Amino acid sequence: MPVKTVKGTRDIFYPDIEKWKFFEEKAREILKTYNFKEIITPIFEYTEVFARGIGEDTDIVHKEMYTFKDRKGRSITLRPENTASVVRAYLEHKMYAEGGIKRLFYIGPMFRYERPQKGRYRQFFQLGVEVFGSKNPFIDAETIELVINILEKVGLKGLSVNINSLGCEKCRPVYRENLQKFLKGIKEKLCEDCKRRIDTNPLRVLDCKVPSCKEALKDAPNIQQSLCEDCKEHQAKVFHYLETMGVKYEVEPNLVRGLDYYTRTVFEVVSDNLGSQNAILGGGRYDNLVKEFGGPDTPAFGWALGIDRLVLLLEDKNFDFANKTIYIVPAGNSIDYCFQTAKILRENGLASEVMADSKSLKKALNSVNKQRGRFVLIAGESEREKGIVIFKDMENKTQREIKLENIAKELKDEIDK
RNA sequence: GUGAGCGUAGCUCAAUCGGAUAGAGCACCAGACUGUGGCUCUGGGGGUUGGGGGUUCAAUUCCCCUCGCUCACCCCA
Repeated sequence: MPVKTVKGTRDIFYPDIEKWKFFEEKAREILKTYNFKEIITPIFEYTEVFARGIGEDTDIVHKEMYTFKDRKGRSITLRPENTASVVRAYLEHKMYAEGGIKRLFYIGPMFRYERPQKGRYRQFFQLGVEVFGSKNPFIDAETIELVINILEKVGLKGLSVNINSLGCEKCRPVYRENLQKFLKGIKEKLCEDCKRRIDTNPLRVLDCKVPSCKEALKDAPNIQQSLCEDCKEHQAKVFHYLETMGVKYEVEPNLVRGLDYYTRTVFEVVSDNLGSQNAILGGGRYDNLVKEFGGPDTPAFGWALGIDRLVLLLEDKNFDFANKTIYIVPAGNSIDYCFQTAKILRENGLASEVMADSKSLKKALNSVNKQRGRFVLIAGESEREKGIVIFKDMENKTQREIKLENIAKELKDEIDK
């Protein structure tokens, strides 16, 4: 094999692409009903956008980015996520100047240099939303309800919503310090990674999966009990709205996200059927990021969903992609007549394929069978002379003649039946 | 970055203790069947056994290196 896909990347095509499109169309439809507008940002940005946006000390920035120099020596990075880009765009185009709440969504490929495994690729696709300009807890709840709605509409089950609060710039530093103090006390019981994290990112220790660490953390200070009054009230309202919206959730005090910009609400949706890469989507509130980018103080909320993982869950669903293509079969020297027929169908929005290479009627029908085709038009020499085609329904094993001028109307009726 | 398992035809898999021209099913092509499908029968094409090196009279089989895939750690969507 002389050339092949780069490690961690893959081609997505029929029939898998059908699930992909199904999800995308459904999601777009629903997003529209919540008044979200699409934004397409560049696949690559100056490295600084991600370094500042995601946080210099995160694993993503530290060791997972595709970074390279362009021909003028500028440092460029393939986007590892899209929130930083959208924030950059929000500021670059001064969207805040319009006032009100801005609701944006994006869909497209992201890139991270990681060892591939089930549900994890180096090029993967995300659908995400960002809401700018409101610190109202209703936004947290409604934006979570939006994605739960999407998941339900595409028929996913067996998912759970975990939620937590990371506090704000007032109460988080206090908690962080208390946690650090606690961690130093049990340092000897922690794994090597966690020992390092005590200084770099103590909250991440809470999320460690090493059993001995979990055990040692049993009596760790709980962030839920360290929240300030404002954060407590915010969270209580988020919970209240979620309940009135009918969204079920679990409070998970150890839920910490891997990106530095989150404040207050963080959440994720996990599946039991994805192996170890079980997070299908995650997100939360980031009230300080826009300001840190040098913009006006603008609260925001967002989430990102892994489409590759979602499609993996769609695998077992029974998709009924009926083949509605009309296969037009020549007989004798009648390819011109076939094309003439196809043209009429296509002008009327019907899909058709001229079986130009078939060497006999028998082979053509055989070939249609293999493609799971149902509708056939035989447009041979004798049909041309009579100005008709023979319509054949392979499933019902019936056939009849149709005048050429009536085919669009009659076939539409047949297909809609 | 770390660990484990696996790489044989387009796909799923065989090949005895290291032994002869690497097989089968499905798929594909052709014929039986020259304007009416799924079946059946007959025949056919298709392989650098992932790549490289080593041991051996002999390697798909054993050893080393390398590449790839898969899963897990890590991280995250």
